[in-house]
Amino acid sequence: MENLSAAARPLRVPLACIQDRGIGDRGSLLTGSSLFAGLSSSDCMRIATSASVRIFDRHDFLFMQGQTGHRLMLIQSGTVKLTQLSSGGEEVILWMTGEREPIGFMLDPVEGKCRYTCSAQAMEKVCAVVWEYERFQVFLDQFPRIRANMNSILFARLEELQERFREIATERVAKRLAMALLRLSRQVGRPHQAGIQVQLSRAELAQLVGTTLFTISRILSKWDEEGIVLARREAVVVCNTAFLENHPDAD
Amino acid sequence: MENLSAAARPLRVPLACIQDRGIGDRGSLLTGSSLFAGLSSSDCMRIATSASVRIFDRHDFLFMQGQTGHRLMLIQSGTVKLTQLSSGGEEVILWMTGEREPIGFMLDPVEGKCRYTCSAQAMEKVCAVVWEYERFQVFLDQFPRIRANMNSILFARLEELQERFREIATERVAKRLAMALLRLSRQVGRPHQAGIQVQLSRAELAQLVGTTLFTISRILSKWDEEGIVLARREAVVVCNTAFLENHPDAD
DNA sequence: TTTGCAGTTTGTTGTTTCGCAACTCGCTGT
DNA sequence: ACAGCGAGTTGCGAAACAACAAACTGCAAA
Repeated sequence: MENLSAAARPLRVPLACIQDRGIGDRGSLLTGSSLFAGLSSSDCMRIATSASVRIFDRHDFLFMQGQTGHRLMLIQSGTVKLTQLSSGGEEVILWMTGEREPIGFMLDPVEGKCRYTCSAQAMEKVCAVVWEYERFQVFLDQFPRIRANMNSILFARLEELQERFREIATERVAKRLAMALLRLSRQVGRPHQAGIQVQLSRAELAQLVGTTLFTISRILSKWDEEGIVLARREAVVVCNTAFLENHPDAD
Repeated sequence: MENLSAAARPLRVPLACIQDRGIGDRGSLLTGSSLFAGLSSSDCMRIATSASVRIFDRHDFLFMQGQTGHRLMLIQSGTVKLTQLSSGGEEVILWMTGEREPIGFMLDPVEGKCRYTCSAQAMEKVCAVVWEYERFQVFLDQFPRIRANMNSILFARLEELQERFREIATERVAKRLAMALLRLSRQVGRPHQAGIQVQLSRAELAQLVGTTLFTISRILSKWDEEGIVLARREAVVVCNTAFLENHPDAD
């Protein structure tokens, strides 16, 4: 809440900030993202120049649920959590997104303004490339490949969410947590001497899996004893991936 | 299961079957779908002629989870349920789709074959327009608007599933059922003298909401007594939409 | 009509998981 | 060093819900 103003009026970083990394670097940034797969690096560079770069501190919102506005963002560094708030005030985490992933897709604003249906919050210092939707739309028409890529990304996310929906509808918390940790270590994991580290608190894991932090704590404590994970403060290190993959339905 | 052969080798309806309805009718069929919004009726007609029409009986599969193959289908009449099976054999209903809705989206098969991640089963006699993906891809390149429409559809579905994910993660069964009935009456409801009828059994509602048929039965019995719905055999008639919309978080 | 079957209702029992409270641990600022 | 704070742990009781059993209902085929 105290960061709301930061979301409404994010830090505008002087262009020098990017040009320090060199123009070539800026283009290659886009090339690495699946959103711009198949585009030439010169095209990427052109697209990059019509964007601005913004820095967000930990806990800052990149955008907020209910906010109007059409910004498409590409995360350059850091991880961002996408959350949705219910009318009753309860929050779930829909996605954890990391480097080179685009966020802020919206329906083409056919009539009136569209509102974001979830919030995006920085988990650490985040650097993001930002396009106003109207400027980006030009490229969508100019490079059909971008639309095709958007399709692939949306479809992949839909498939993941379908799977998670089935899990939460049919599986118990332990198995859901196992699956979530595997996905997280792939998507936003960091190398660690004992395995792959995932930077999420118990409460956040609970919001992701659809349970309470107490239940998460119990399960992680057990897995920690068994050497399957390291249950650290505001983080989990996944050690025994094989165990999590083969987690039995009953336990 | 007994219908598997029907899914693998669906009834090929002689072209006469469609041409009975007249060519113009066939084109207008596509025009009504959001997938082809913005295309001229002559373009629609051209696209339609490269499709075939197939009829499926109740319980037949339009496609099955795990199956390879790339067919995009547009439902002409009838309703189809999209289900996903877990490794443990439990099934959830991901979507209920009705007239003019496209199903069978797949990622562009970049390498090797893609497999369907869910099954599509006819709830009643279904007539569907079917494109082999390769033939459809030509139109995707030719009419960028179709890709844009696919984007909108995928995004809308993603948003709905995000909402349902939040519900199942935070709300109790009664509220989830209330929301599900409202969505169903919009998407696949039929007019009924006392309200809007939804053709789903208790077991199917349970698979959609993520609970058991017993819990569904109890809630519907209560709502039936209170006059909010009519709990009929393999169907529910939604009478008091306002009540369902304002369903309290606690109950 | 009878019979059979699938869908539904309802009661009872058991379990998972929630909700809360009390406590510990480790960090930070004064 | 000390207090204070936020994150995590653990125990206990309760609620929601699942699981099973048994009976009931309506429909359709024989």
